[in-house]
Amino acid sequence: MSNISDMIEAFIMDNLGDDEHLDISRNELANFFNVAPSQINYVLSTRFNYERGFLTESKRGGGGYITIMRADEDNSVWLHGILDRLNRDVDFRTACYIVDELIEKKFMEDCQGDVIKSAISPQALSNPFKLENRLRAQILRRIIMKNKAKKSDSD
Amino acid sequence: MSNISDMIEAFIMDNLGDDEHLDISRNELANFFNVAPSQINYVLSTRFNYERGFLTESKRGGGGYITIMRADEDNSVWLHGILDRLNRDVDFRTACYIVDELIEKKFMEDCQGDVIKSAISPQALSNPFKLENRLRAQILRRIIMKNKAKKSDSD
DNA sequence: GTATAATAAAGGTCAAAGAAAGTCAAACAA
DNA sequence: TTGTTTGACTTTCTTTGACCTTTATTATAC
Repeated sequence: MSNISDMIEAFIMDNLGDDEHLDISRNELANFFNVAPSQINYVLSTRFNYERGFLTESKRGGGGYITIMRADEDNSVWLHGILDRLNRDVDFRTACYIVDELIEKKFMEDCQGDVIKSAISPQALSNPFKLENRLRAQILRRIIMKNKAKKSDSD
Repeated sequence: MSNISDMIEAFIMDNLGDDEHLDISRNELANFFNVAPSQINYVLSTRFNYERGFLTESKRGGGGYITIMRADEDNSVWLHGILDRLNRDVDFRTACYIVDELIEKKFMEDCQGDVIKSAISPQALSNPFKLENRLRAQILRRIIMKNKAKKSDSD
């Protein structure tokens, strides 16, 4: 426990308690621990990332904030496998299989699968920098993490 | 947390209630919240704009006023307006307003809106080429067109 | 009395300043 | 070498203020 990042992590965990999410002010927290504000980002990205079961959201400007959310506790092997695949690029066909699997396993509704397929279609993701497969993986991963967080919310 | 613009927004929403429109005096309101009058304009343009389903009208000079109205337009015109908006880049906040409006107007389900918001979040669309707003608009467009096609299919 | 000019009372616009959070790379420590 | 810490610079959203335009009322001229 000698480094400050660990202390900040502990502090956040403590304040989170059993809650699903926690709002913090980056500057206040940095001030409290007497560190550069960007260190808070460092802690968030190394400790409160999706691999560790967390998601974050934020707003800049006056009245800005950072929200830290729990994404998951029950890490089913199956879902873990899918998320793992989504760390790499994914083409449209493979992505559709994944979506179908998510529906079949009751992870999401039919109607949700439809909009997702639209969202990750080659047409939706066309861009001049050959980023299509990368973006598709990112989008799917985000959708899954969010959906997971919401599911455990209503449990 | 909590900035004044959000408080003013809440105040206006509160006073609007279920009504179709509300008349306010810019100066009075600014005075009440102890802010520059132009901040009222800021709140109106960021919170009570077309994407959020509002229209405003005003008159200057003695006895001037601002009217805030709920915009209930004919569906085709309305959807056309949204698609038009999606020909340009769209930031996340605006996109969320659009999705909320699509849900409110029964164009799609709640649960669909959730996955869409995940799909178009800054996190999902982060990329090294500053394409975020462009991609977001593309994705939303695609989803709407598809959904529309499906709806008119079953009519 | 009517026409016109001046004044006051609104609201509008825009840009600068301020207040957050984000990024990235260099320095540092284990 | 890997993980931490810091700081300079960037982006986004909010707040403020100076200046502009429109409308209503009041004063003045004829």
